[in-house]
Amino acid sequence: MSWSKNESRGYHHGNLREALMAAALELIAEKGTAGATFAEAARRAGVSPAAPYRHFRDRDELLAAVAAASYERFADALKLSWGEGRPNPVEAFERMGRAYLDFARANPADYIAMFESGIAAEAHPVLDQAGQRAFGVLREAAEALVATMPPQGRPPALMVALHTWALAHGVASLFARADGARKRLPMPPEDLLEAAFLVYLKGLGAPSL
Amino acid sequence: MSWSKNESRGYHHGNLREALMAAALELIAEKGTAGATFAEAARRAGVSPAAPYRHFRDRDELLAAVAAASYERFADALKLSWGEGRPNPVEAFERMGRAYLDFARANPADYIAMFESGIAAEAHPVLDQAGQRAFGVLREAAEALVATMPPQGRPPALMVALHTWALAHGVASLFARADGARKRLPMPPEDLLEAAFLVYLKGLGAPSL
DNA sequence: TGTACATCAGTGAACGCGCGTTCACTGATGTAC
DNA sequence: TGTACATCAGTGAACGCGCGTTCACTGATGTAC
Repeated sequence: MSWSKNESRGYHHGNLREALMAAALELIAEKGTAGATFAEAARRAGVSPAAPYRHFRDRDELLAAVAAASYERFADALKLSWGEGRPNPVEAFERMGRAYLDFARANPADYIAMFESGIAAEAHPVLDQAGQRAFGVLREAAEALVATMPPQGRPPALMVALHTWALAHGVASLFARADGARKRLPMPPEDLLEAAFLVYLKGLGAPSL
Repeated sequence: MSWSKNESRGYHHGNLREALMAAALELIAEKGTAGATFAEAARRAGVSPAAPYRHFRDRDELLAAVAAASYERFADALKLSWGEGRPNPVEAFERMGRAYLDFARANPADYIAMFESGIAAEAHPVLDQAGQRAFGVLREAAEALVATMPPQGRPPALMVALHTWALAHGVASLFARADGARKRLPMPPEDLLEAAFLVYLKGLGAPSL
């Protein structure tokens, strides 16, 4: 054991802020938002209970930082899946929908941190910005999508983005969550979302594939 | 004060189970799920901290009972708004969507109890049943709705019900929640949901109004 | 190159608090006769 | 109609626990000269 890196950290941790955020995320995954306590995060980072106060004013600030980081990763995942709208916006948009659910399932703690930690974005500018960046990806995609439609009767991109978000979040949070509160479903949630999205697109008058 | 009803309760409370559930719901509204503690609920019911154990095995069982009661009220509200599909299923279905959001906004504690308390329905049959009853209302409405469509290419009612639920839940939980985590929106959430629903219906090939 | 000093990240012990849970108990209620 | 008794809802005191927060402190790091 003595040759492991963690073992021989000196008086200074060197990376405590990140270590605390990682520990908090783990705790959310294991026990939910309420389980992410300051004391336990310190313990997991191998540090005294007073140490976190050097980096975060209080527990809320830690959770806000965690949620902001989750939004950054989420935005990255969405952006990657959008792939600049190739080969065409409709296909890319659907791919992004699946990526949304993949993210929620593969990273339940991130999803909970973003949407169920109960932290008000107004009080934490970093969180607010990160959230807006993630929504921005969705919104840009919606803009590219509506741009493929005939100019007359073209729906507002903002509306399309909000509708899509609500739909994806609804499916993710009802049917794709990792914890016990997930509702059972006679099909994969990805299929449910894709079908809904296809119906919605048809309703918008989008060109079908 | 001495003539008030609560004042002169004797040794037996007479209604403790209900009083504890009401207190827990209040606490959820004030402080979220984590704030609904056994001890505080007992205190608000004016009873010693050991008394709740006569009625609930533990905190989870209390929360499950609360959530089940919330589902019952929710199902009632949906059923009432559906109004047996009058004057026609499309209109009635939209009315139900608005009722869904109204409920989420007017009774945030109920909504949180149902969808964010993290209690597994599998472990609590009463909760499971109540949840299914609420979904049943939605499903029956979806059946009446698809029955108005031409038989060829009629969509499965279950799918329509699930899509609608996901959409309504997504809007409610992102934009219509009462706490600080609500996302800002440039329009009333009811309008957003109604627009989405109209687009979706059109995509299904439903007869427009 | 070396030394003195400022800065600051982390220590460890202590505190008050509220929670969940247990226990032997007691007072009220209902029922058998 | 009254009495004896069983049942059971609620008591109150106690326990161990983990949390958040504070405090004076100490060890490591960087920088000025």
